[in-house]
Amino acid sequence: MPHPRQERAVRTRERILRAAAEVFDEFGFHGGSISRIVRRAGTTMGAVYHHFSSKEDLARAVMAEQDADLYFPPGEDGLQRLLDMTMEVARQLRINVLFRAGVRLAVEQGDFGMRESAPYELWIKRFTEQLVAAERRGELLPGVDVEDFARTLVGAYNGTQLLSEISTGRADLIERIAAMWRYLLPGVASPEAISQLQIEAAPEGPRP
Amino acid sequence: MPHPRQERAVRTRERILRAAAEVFDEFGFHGGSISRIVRRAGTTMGAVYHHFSSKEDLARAVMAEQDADLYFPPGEDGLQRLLDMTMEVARQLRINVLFRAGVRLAVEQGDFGMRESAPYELWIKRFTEQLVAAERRGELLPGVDVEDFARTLVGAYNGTQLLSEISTGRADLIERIAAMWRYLLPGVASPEAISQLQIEAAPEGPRP
Amino acid sequence: MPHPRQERAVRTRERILRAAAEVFDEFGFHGGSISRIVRRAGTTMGAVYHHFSSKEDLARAVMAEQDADLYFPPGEDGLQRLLDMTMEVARQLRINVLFRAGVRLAVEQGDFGMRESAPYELWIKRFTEQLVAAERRGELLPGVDVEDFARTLVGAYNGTQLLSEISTGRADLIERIAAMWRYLLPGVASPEAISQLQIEAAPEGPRP
Amino acid sequence: MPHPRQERAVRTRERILRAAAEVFDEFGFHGGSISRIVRRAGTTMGAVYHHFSSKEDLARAVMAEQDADLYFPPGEDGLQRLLDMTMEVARQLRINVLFRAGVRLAVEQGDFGMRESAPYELWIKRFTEQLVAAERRGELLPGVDVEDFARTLVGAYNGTQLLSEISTGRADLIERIAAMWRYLLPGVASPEAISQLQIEAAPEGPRP
DNA sequence: ACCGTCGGGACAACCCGTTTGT
DNA sequence: ACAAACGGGTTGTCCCGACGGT
Repeated sequence: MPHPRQERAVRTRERILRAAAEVFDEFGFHGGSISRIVRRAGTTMGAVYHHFSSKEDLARAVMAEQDADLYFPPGEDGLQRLLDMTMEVARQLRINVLFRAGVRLAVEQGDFGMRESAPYELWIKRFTEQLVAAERRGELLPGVDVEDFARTLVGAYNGTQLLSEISTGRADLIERIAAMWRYLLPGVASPEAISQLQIEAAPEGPRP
Repeated sequence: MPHPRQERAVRTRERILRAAAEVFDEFGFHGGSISRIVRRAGTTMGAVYHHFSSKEDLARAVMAEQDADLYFPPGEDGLQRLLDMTMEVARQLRINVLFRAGVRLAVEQGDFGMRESAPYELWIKRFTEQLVAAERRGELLPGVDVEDFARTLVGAYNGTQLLSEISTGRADLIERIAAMWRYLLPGVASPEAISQLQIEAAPEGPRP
Repeated sequence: MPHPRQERAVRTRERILRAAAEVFDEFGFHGGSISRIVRRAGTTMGAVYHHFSSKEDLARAVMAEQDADLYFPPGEDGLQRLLDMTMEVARQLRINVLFRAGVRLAVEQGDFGMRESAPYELWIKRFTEQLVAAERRGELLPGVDVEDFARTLVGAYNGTQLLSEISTGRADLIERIAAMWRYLLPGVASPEAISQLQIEAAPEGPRP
Repeated sequence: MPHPRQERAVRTRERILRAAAEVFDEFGFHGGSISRIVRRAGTTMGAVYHHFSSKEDLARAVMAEQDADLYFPPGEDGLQRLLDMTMEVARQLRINVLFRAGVRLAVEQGDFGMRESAPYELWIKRFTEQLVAAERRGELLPGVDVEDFARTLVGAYNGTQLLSEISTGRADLIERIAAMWRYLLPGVASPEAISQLQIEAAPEGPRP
């Protein structure tokens, strides 16, 4: 699909993308229909199929956008930053539709084209980076396989978020993630490191 | 729904239920169609609508069946049994379509009628029971809120299973659940209890 | 597609078939839409797709019906009967929509599924039969390859009919076929045979 | 349509025309889409709609071009030249896409705007010219209505070509046209004339 | 003048979940 | 418990006009 050149096109494309995110977030890939997206975006099918070649392609675009939309406040790499990142993600899940839709589509990806775990691997990599730094700083228990734990963390995180969504509409998400960390930390972090960590929502830093 | 009396009716109902499970497991609620289920079951739409009043109802029946289909080998309540239960569930997830479909439908339940977290609460209750027993036996660390942990466990478990499904088609599921436990146990169990636990797939006991 | 059992179904199926014939005759395969057919048949899309699995399938059914719908008055095989047959076909082309549609679809068959010349081969075979009889009766010139001529005849006939359709809406069809025969006969038939042949529309015999 | 002035425009127009011919030849008027033409021509819809006001207009342009593209080697008017012309047309049908598309569109013209038989009348006129010359030279049987025969010839020719296309992809076209002539000639030409005619593909003369 | 991007709106074929008569 | 039909929905493509740069 052609990258939009004119600025009106850019706006249209984004209106569609946002509407698609809303619909996919609410109804899932199969549950949401393009006609509904069109209605919500206030455009026409012609516009949608000009910018995206198929429903699948549209879903993929939402997933891609989600990641670009993410911003983590700077800080020193290590366990604390890992915690802050997960908390920031939790916050985003509650306020950022695009992000939420991206996550849901990632879960449902088997329903449409790709069955690749790329989005998950990306998160595993991100978490691993912080864990490697933490290891260098002596925050981890000896013998912890950082990548193995990162993978466990991604799974547990996603499941926690899903359950929170179903049972409370994500109202208790922050709290549930914090609980998850409390049970998880003793298995990976040294007692001294734990005693210095702060498990709470990151303050809303300024965004660029 | 009329409780089937005739023997043939029972068989028909079960053929439909099994076909529905297969289809829902593979395509989800919205992705799978009744006509596809009918084709796979080798019956007709009439038969389906005789036994179930709607697609939603059929999905609900699959979810209900799943639970009835579950059997845990007897044993003394406590941490070890909790572990064994999770391992048994992992095994069932790999071999039991009905169970698998039930889990998927539980995740997608927002897509259709109910948004109730009943299935999850049931698991939370089951896990809590074992944790209460564990507490009585002194296997837990002091100050652990058993229900809170049970809820975390359900979330983490479900997420782990989902990730395993996406990345390896559940080939590494047992292994991932074991890893999850290794990181989780130090946060809840006393060191002595941990040293006596066995984290491995439960032996296939005889079924009643 | 299931062969209809109930008699209402038979009627519905035939209403659809007739409407399809009318539409295909008028607009061709690609030009005619199923919704138009549905409108004309006074049913719904559901009914159409119950009886026929696709637009292509529907077209095929029309082509098949066309042939079943054809009836040739009995008579002694030979040249005269061959002429009568072509005249009867010309008459049918003017009054029988199903037949007309079948012919048009045969011409356009490349547009959809099959590119097989089966319908044409059937006519070649029919004509060859009469020519073989004619040969036995000494009506043909020596050295005439009956199948070769039958093939030429099918082509010439079809082209004549097409031109008549375009230029006069088939008003002069009978006349044009007669003209064609006048130019063609000296190339295949013996002068004596020709002198006894009657080139004119066959009388409308009773139909069974 | 504006007659193109700039040299680049001429090339664009011709690329479109050729692509349109290819698509119409393969899929017919309704079966072929402008987007497919655009894709094949390597331009955009804007270009198409700059040069042609509608799909219909584009089809008309293809039909017009076809005729301009035709060239008959010079020779003395009469029966032999008529035969040579038909053979040349057969050759063109096999190698010239534009011509092929023109013929197909002429057959399908009812599908779009005009239902005029202009293209056919043109051929009837051309053939009539040669037949008039043949008559003057005493090549015809007495009492032959030249225009009537020309009309029959156009029909038979077109039908033969269609059948050849369907059954062999026009591989046997030359041969089938030759066969047609063998059956047709005794009905119009004097035996002496026939004995001097050569029914075969015209040699590829140099083109201007 | 030429042609590319963008969008509109209608409609295509097909399938859905469901109800009705048998 | 089936075969038949209903309506309304699906994604996707069609032809075309309008605007914008070159």
